[in-house]
Amino acid sequence: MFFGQFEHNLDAKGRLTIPATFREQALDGLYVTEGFEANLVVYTLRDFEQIASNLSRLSITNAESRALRRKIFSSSAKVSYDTAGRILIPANLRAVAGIEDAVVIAGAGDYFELWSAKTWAKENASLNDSGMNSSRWEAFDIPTRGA
Amino acid sequence: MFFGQFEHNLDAKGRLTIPATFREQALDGLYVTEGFEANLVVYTLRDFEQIASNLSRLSITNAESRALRRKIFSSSAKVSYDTAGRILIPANLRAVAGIEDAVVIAGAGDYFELWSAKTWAKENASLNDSGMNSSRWEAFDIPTRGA
DNA sequence: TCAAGAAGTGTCATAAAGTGTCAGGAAAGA
DNA sequence: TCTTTCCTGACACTTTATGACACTTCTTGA
Repeated sequence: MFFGQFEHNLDAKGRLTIPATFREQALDGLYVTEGFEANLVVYTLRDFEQIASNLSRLSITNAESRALRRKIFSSSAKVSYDTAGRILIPANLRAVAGIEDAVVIAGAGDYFELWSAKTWAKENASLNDSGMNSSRWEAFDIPTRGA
Repeated sequence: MFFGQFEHNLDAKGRLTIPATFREQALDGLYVTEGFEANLVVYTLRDFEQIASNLSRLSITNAESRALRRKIFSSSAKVSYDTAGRILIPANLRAVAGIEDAVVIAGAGDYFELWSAKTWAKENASLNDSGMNSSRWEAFDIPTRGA
């Protein structure tokens, strides 16, 4: 499970050091994809390849499913670590998330997210808005123990 | 699997450099075919020959299946790389996809697609239309973990 | 049949992008 | 405090894409 929050810097070539604790949980590499917000979502090989194989089973004769394949596969990249534990984030993905220098790496359980530090600051501000917290999440009803 | 998105330029003779990571997955060449949208679809030899052999089993006494065979086979080309990793896209295929100079090469899992950069930009704009994203794909319900 | 033009292919130089290496300093743990 | 691990920035090196040019093959029409 990916926990915690880190702020790391891209180097001049767009490489990002992945926190050592995250690397240990995904030794063989990662998949980086576009998130639904202005961020990137990073999966382990195992999890993303499961998604990909489900997608590959969609019929290519259906226009909607073609569009979905196109969107997911074209906005994803398989990345591996260099000898210093960094990954190269493809330029097009950096662009969609507005990532230029400071990056927030935020654990999210099975996956983790990458945010430009600026965007993260805004998102975080709304998470902490008093008044929102109490009611916003009620609908999800998350149990603390398995059923 | 073909992942990610690249923008490359045709040279004056209509040749396109295939991204090195894609070439590695299809060392012996490619098949280029017309897509269902205004694009081209590129398969590995292995996959396309599978499709072709399935098509060949369709009855020739049925007019619809004759039409399908005709469409697929006549709008496909087997291409190989030159010494610089480029393929020559046949002029008729370039025409149907409106490909002239800048080309977007988009991974789609088992295959990848070629788009004129202009057409891609339009397609992409509709993919990213706010409001569409959340609901459009719900029906597909792709799980991240096996059941 | 031949010549001329078009189309296709190979080669090279250059610039951009990607990758490896290493040393220094910050941070964390003992 | 000392030791170890981790992140970062700089630099060197390799790979990749592209644009230009030369050469070959094919097509077409005289």
